[in-house]
Amino acid sequence: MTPQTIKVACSSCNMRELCMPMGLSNDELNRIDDLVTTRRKVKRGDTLFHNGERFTNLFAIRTGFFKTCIASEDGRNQVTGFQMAGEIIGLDGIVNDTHTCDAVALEDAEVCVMPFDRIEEISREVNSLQRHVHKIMSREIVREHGVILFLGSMRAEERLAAFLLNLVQRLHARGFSQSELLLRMSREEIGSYLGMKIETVSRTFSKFVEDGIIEVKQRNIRILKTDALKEIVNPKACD
Amino acid sequence: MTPQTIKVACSSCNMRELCMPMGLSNDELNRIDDLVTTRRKVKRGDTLFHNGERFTNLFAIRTGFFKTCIASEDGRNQVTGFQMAGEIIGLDGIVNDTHTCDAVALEDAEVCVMPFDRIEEISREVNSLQRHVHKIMSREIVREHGVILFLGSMRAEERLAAFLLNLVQRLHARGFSQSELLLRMSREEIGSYLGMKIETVSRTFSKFVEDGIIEVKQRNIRILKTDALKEIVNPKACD
DNA sequence: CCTGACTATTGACGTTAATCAAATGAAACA
DNA sequence: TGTTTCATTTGATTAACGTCAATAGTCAGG
Repeated sequence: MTPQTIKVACSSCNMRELCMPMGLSNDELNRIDDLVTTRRKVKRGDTLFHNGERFTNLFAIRTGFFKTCIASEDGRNQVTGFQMAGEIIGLDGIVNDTHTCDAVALEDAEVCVMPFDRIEEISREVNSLQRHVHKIMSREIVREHGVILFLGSMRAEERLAAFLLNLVQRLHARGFSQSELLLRMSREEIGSYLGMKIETVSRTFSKFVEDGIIEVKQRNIRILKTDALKEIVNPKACD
Repeated sequence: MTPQTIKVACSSCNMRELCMPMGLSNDELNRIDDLVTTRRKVKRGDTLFHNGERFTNLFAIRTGFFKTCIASEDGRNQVTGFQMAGEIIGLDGIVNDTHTCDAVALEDAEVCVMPFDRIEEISREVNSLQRHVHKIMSREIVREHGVILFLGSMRAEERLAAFLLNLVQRLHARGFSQSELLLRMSREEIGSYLGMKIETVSRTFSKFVEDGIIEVKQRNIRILKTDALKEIVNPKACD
């Protein structure tokens, strides 16, 4: 067994609790190790998969940060999400065996390549994997409900506040600070995700700074008043 | 075997091609028939499930029309989708064993109740059901991408045009007219779904009527110029 | 047929965010 | 280091949509 094959084992991966089911027997763990065939490095700016490409794999992000975006025929572009370590991307491709969005690395990244037919095979045998796959897909559906909610019913300040809170919460779950974050995406990408123009993003950041809610140094953000952000997102509930 | 149990068999359901996998053997068909335990009638205005309720079942719509909507803590309400016969609802509940949205019947409806643990059990044995379940969830993810796209990047006219085209396309797939449709939802619900106020919905309808693109008689819509609607959604691609 | 409740339309006006334009700041490169 | 390029910020203006208010149409019940 070469170091490389050892390294690819999910059972010894330190991201395991983020992307794999818990409470497996040894036997099940061994089966799960067959899920990941290879790892793949993706350089910043490169795409992991793109719209129209044939779907064969899901990807678990080991390190790095991605955006997914869709383009309509007339050139409109919309960021549909930002994904970080431990999250699974590629789910959109299952329905038609074709990816329907682009996944672009916003920093150098490494992903675990999981052939989907193998996922299906193993999840027939390992119930907790089956359950896990279903939960991952359901979680993505619920996440998108949240995006639909803020795009459909929130104003610019509310959207940006919700965005910052969401990011910092996910980073905190990965052991990072609750108050400081480094944005891996441009203002333009934030704007696309939040359904607002870059100028509005910038102005809204500036307003938060004026109000003493955050500090901004380029893409470094320090959150000074988490409660104020929550209050902006959810005016009544925080009184 | 009573008439009732015969009636509940998927293998003899005329919605089968809409909500079940195709190309099954007899043996597999018999397994699939175990998916649906009961049917349930839902009166117009009643909820099939609501936010916070424990998740145990998915539902296949046999007849009728639903909306799903989420509410944020401060009372904001957002319609996340409209569902019609042959579509599956309840997928949002899988991730936390709790429904995260409300499903409300917009006309008297009947659904097939499918206990999710039974779906998981049978889909371990019937590969095409497993694949089918995955595709259904992936399709919902892709559908929501589309909602995110129009909420994030389209203007009022474009949203409403996209909405009408989508509805009529789905209805046509179910054997209804390509040009006439009866809206089952109020202007307010359309507005919530499209991220615009009821007045804007009404004005946009009126503008389409002025332009001779559609006819509106209350909730009856007749599409006179499908191409004009497509052109509104997708300006460049239709030149 | 009348009434009240609800839904939808229309108009006038205000607010928000987009657009247009310019300036500044940061990073890349000769 | 100076120069180019790209990203971001800021200001002025405009367009789109929301808000408020009034009106009209529809439907259920007496």
